[in-house]
Amino acid sequence: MTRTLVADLPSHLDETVTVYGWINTLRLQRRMQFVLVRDHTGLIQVTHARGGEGDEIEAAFERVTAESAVKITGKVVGNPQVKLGGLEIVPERVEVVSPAEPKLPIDEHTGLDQRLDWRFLDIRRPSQHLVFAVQTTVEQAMREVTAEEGFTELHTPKLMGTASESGAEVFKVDYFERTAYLAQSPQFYKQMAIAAGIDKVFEIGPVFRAEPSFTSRHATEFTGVDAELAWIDGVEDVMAFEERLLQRVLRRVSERHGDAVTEHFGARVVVPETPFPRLTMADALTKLRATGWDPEGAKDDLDPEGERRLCALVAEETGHEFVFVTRFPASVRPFYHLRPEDDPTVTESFDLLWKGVEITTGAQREHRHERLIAQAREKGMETEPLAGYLNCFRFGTPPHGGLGLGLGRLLMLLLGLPTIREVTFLFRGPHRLEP
RNA sequence: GGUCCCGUGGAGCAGUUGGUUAGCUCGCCACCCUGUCAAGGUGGAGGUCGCGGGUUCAAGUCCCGUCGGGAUCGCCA
Repeated sequence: MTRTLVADLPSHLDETVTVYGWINTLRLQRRMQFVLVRDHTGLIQVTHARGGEGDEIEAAFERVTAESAVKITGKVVGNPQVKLGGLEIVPERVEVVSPAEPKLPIDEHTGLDQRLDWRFLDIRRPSQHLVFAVQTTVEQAMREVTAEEGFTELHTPKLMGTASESGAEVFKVDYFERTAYLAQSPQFYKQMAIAAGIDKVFEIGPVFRAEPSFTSRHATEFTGVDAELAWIDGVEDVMAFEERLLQRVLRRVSERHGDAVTEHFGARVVVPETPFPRLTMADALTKLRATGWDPEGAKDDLDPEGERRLCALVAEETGHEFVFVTRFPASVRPFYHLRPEDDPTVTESFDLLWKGVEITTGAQREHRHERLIAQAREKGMETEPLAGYLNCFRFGTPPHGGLGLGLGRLLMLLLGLPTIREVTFLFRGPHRLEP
């Protein structure tokens, strides 16, 4: 028995096919039974004239419930009366593969918290399914670009022997007779790949943050997109790579899903021009303060309101939704960010903001062993736990830089959704570990 | 972790200032129904008002605690 997708039915007019899917809607009338069946590619009406006693199809449709899994064999018939594509299937055989219980726990009005409890049902809905189709295209486009540009895709360890770089909270795991930690980023390992002579490295993988952050843009487990490039001339090379990456991603999403994204989410997929605008942190702060923004105390960093305002300003002035903020002060950046000779109080670093949200952090890295140690000590860090990382820099490490981008944030902003939970298959937060 | 908001049939919401049998829409069940297509019509079932305690003659409503959800800040991809 060969399966035919609903989207392919127009090519099978007057043929007998078998569709596999779920019962979407039942309209059982005295003489006719109308049944809508949905697969992941669309919806089709199945129309059966009742045959009375002994009619097994009639009986099957009387018993079946919404969301039951079915296989239906029948003839594809053109019928202008049918508002759904002018096609219907006249059934010859109906098999209820797996019935659904009559009372569904969610419907189209259900709130997000309960939808997440029943996420496998929630994602059957076309709009939810679209999220992961878009995500697939995003990752495919990233792999196009990285493949073209000579990257090697690695999968770095997620079990670590020490807590990693930034001191952000880590999850501890029992590891035989010792304690391991779930990786907060692949930062150290991708730099080890650079030291290994892998010229450009790239990973899409999970990271874990034991942060009690109850916001719409945080999760305790999320997917990071990380890249590291060797032999760069400066941090500009990293930003330029990210521009190429994101331009391609948005182009591919626009081509394959632009209309559907607008239909389901009301969002427009805009392919950006490059280069994206750049502002140093100092310039960004000056611009923001001119608008009246001034969070409590003198800050060297942007708060979320500052990020939103800066994006709005830049969009107004340049038409760009993206903006790089560069040269963050050393005080707010990790010890391994390179400090320029001309001004060692700042770093050769950047954040990329999109639609008011930080989606990427990146930098050129300090590649000289002595300076790394000095910068770590200056920040009050013990170097002994970092030995495995620092050893990479003792044997001719080239200049390099990289970035970390949050896939969930990208998707959330791309689709215009209010929370990262909407774009995560199975969300993990401080209070959610199920399903 | 801070601040604020919310929790009422399966879902989404009403339920001024405490007071009759807690209401509506959708869903569910039953019956009806000339091709329905957000189908329609008639009838029915279903709610410890998150949980615990308090005030009061009387609490869904007021007070305290607690659990859960959301917004936002802290934090950050």
